[in-house]
Amino acid sequence: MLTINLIREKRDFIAERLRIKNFNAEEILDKILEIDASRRQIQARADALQSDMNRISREIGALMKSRNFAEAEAAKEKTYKLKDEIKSLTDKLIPLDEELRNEIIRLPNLPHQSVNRGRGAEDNVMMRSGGIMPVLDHENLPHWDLIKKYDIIDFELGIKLTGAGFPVYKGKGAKLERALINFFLDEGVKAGYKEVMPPIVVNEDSGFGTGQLPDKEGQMYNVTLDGFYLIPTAEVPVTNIYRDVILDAEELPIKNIAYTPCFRREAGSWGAHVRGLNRLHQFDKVEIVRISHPDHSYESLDEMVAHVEGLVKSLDLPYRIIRLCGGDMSFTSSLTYDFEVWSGAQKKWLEVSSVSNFESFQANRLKCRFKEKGEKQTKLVHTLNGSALALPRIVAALLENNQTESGIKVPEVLVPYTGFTIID
RNA sequence: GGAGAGAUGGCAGAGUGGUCGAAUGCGGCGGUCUCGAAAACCGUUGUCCCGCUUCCGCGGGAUCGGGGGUUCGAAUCCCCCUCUCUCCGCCA
Repeated sequence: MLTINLIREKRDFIAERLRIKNFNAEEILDKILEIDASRRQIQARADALQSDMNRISREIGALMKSRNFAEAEAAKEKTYKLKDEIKSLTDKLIPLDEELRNEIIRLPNLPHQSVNRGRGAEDNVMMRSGGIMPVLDHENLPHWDLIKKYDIIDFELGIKLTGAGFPVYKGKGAKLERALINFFLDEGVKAGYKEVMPPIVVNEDSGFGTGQLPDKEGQMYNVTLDGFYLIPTAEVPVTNIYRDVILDAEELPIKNIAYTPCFRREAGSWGAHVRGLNRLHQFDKVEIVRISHPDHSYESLDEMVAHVEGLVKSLDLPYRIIRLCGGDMSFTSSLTYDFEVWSGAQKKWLEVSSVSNFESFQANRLKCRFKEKGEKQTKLVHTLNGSALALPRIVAALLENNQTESGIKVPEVLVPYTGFTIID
C-alpha cells in the first residue's frame, strides 16, 4: 500500500501515475485526504486533552502521597468531564482509522516510469528474445499426449485422488520434476541466494503482507478450521519472513530462494484453452525473493531477470522477455517482466516466470524497514520476487520441443540430475 | 487432546496501582585513555502517530503478546483471544 505521506504530498502525481494502470484514483484520493485531515484534527485535540489528563493524574498522585485527600478529591472532579471528552474523540477516531486504511489499500502500486499505458497483453512490450525455435515434423504431439504416451504424468489419477488440476507425476516424470527443482535451486544458490524452506500454509497476516488478502481471497485455498491459506507462491511465506522487521542497511540486499508447491484455485479461469500442464491447481515452483535498498532495487531487478534468462537459456528453450504494460500488471507491482517459452507443439508462448519490483508497496504492508548506519530514521525497503522457475510449463515446453521418434531428449544440464538422457 | 506455568526494550532479566518508556547486566553507538587494540571509565542507545522546526532538534500522545474492562491514574487488578514452555497422552 502507498504511504499516507506520499498521498498527502503528491496527490496529483499519484492520480496521474495510476492512469497508466487504467485506474481512476481521483475519488479515492480525495476521500483519503478528507478522512486524513479530520483524523489528524481529532487526534491533535484528543492528544492535548490526554496531556491535561495525564498532568492532573500525576498531581493527584502527589496529593495522595502528601495526604491532601480533600484536594485530591477536588482534582478528581475535574477529570470526569475531561475523560468524557477524550472518550468521545477517540470513539470517532477508531472508525476513521479503519475507513482510512480501507481506502488506502484500494490504491494499486504506482507503475515505474518505464511502464507504458495499455489495456492488456496486446500492449505489452517485447524486450528481447533468445534460443532457437524447434523444428518439429508434422507428427509431433502436444504434451498432454506425450505424458500419456510415456506414462509420466497422470491427470486421471489426480482426479481420483483430489480433482482436476492435481496431476500425479510418475516414473521419469517424477524424476524430471525433482531434477528441475534441484537444478533451479542449485543455480540460485550458485548465484548467491540463500535457500529457505518455508511453510506452505500461512496465516492471514502473511496473506495481507504480500497483498493477496483481502482482495484475492478467492484465489487461495483456505483452511477455514484454522484460518490458514495454502500459499499461491513462495513469495508469500518468504517475503513475510521480513514482516515487522527493521534491518540494517548493510544487510541489504537479502537474497532468498525457495522451492515450494503452489496452490491456486484459479476460480473462474478454467476452460478449454488451458489443457494439460498449462494451468494447474497445484504445481511446483522455485522462487527468488529479494529485499533491497530502495536506491538499488532496479539493479536487483535486472540481476534477477538475467538470472532467469540464464536458466531458460541453459535448458535450450526459445524464450522472450516481455515488459508488462500498465493494464496487464498486477495490483502490487511497479514493474514486471514476464518470461515466456515457446511450446513447439501447441505453437504458443507459455508464461514461465514473472519478475517484479514492488518497491515499497509490500514493504509498507509488511512494515519491513531498514536503517542507514548512524541514522535514526527508518525507511521502507523494496521487495522483489521472481519465478526461477515455475515448473509445469517448462516441462510442457521441454516435452514438446525435445520430442523425437525415439523419445524425449533431456537437456544436457539436467542429465546429472535425472540420471537418464531420454524419456522413452 | 488433558493439566499447569508464562509472554516486559536487540538479548537476558527486575518491576503487583502514582514522574515506569520501564532498574540492572549484556550487546550496539560515541568519547576518554592508547602508537594502535583490549581492558577500564564516562555518555548514549526501541518503535509508531501528531504538531513546531523543516539541518541538528524540540514539544505532545501512544506503546510492557493482542483486544476489552475497572480506576483520577494500569506493565502491575479483572475478562476474552493468541502464542510459548513443562508434564501426561498421541505421533512422522
